[in-house]
Amino acid sequence: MSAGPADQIFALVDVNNMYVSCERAFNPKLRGRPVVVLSNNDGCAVARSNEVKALGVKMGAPWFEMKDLVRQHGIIGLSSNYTLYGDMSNRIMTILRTYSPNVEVYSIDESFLNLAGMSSLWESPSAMGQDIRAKILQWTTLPVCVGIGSSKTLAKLANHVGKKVPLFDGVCDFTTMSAARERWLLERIAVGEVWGVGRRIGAALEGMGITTVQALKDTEPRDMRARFGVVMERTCNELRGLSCLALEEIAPPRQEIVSSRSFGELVTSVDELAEAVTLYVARAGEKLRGQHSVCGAIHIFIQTNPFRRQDEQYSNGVSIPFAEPTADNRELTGAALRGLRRIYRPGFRYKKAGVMLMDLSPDKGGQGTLFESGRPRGESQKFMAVFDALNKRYGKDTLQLASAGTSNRWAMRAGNRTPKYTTSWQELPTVRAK
DNA sequence: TCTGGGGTCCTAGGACCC
DNA sequence: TCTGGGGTCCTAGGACCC
Repeated sequence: MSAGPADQIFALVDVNNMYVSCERAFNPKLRGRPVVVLSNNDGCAVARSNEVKALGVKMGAPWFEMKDLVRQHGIIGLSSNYTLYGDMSNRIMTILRTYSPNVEVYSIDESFLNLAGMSSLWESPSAMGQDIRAKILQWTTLPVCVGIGSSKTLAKLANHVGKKVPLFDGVCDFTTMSAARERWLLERIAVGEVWGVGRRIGAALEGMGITTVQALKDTEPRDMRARFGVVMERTCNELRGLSCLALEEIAPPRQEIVSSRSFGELVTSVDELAEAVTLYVARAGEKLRGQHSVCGAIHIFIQTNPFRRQDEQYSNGVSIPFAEPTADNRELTGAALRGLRRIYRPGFRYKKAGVMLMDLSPDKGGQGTLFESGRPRGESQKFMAVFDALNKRYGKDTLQLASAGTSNRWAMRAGNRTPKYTTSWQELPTVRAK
């Protein structure tokens, strides 16, 4: 068989109880003790040690509801320290890059590796997995599990098995496993464990009698598409070992940037809300400029505490477009505060506020996508002026003039990226200014 | 000038992920 | 008394354009 999707090998490396493990790395006294890491304002659990999971504490459980368990079992609650977790995450990603040049950092505690072509370096994929585990433990003290499969979905599933079944010692490889053994395992995993099957779809599948991963794998992907859509069809194909999701090594720039927080104490005045909103805009704006984008609109929202049934509830949001896309903090803040004044109502006790930067596009610094588009007639002069300026800046090799679709719209791009809404590009052989 | 079909672009809502 | 903060993709429908 020729090299193709069917011959892919992916590994998923994932840190066990990431935030708790990071805290334990710097405070060994926490080892073996029941530990939870808490969200902002110490509101609810965002990470749990195995000891806490064994007590039945769910992800997202409010800290105050654990009071009894805290007393009985001495659960230790820690405020989260995202700077620390980010730093530890970077160390792990650096180690992983010594195993494969093709790494996708999927989240703060998970990475996919493409192992295609690496097999000659190792006795087996599992041997490599065990080496990864040992090295990360030795260099960072963080425990990880490794799942290996011929699609990302199978690698995720293998990771789950490696974590749950002690026999595997933290590393599970579906690619070298006998079909019978794989089937035996998949028949014993609930369908909801599959990547892409959440609460709603999981319930719908169970209603159809599809309760295990194996049962989902045995369905006809086409039928699943008819019932649930193309995402589900892809998931089924991935379960069958047909890789549909490519490794994404380069993180694309964000399409929206959110900054929001719950308040520790309820807020009533517009001034306090304005102070919070100003801070959120500054944070979001930093991210925006960090990815060299500008935003075309900003959204502001505020809400009361829905858990306080005795309070009258109010929530509202408003989106404010900019005449010209911007990343300027003064403009962003000005618009946000104007929006806040429009939605603020006195007399409510507010719990949360946030801003969202939307309609993001690259600034002239160039993420390598659509810069400018228009029609050949009428707008060509403006168009050519922009083209000339960008051409001077980036050079002919990276900047192309193209026509999109059949509507004779013209667009420019730098690099290889295709604008969001353009389905077909035909590159024009020559560029003539009028 | 006429018309239909192909295409773009936007929005809201729903589902999922960590 | 106390309940997180981010993100993504897909779909359907409609306005508008040539």
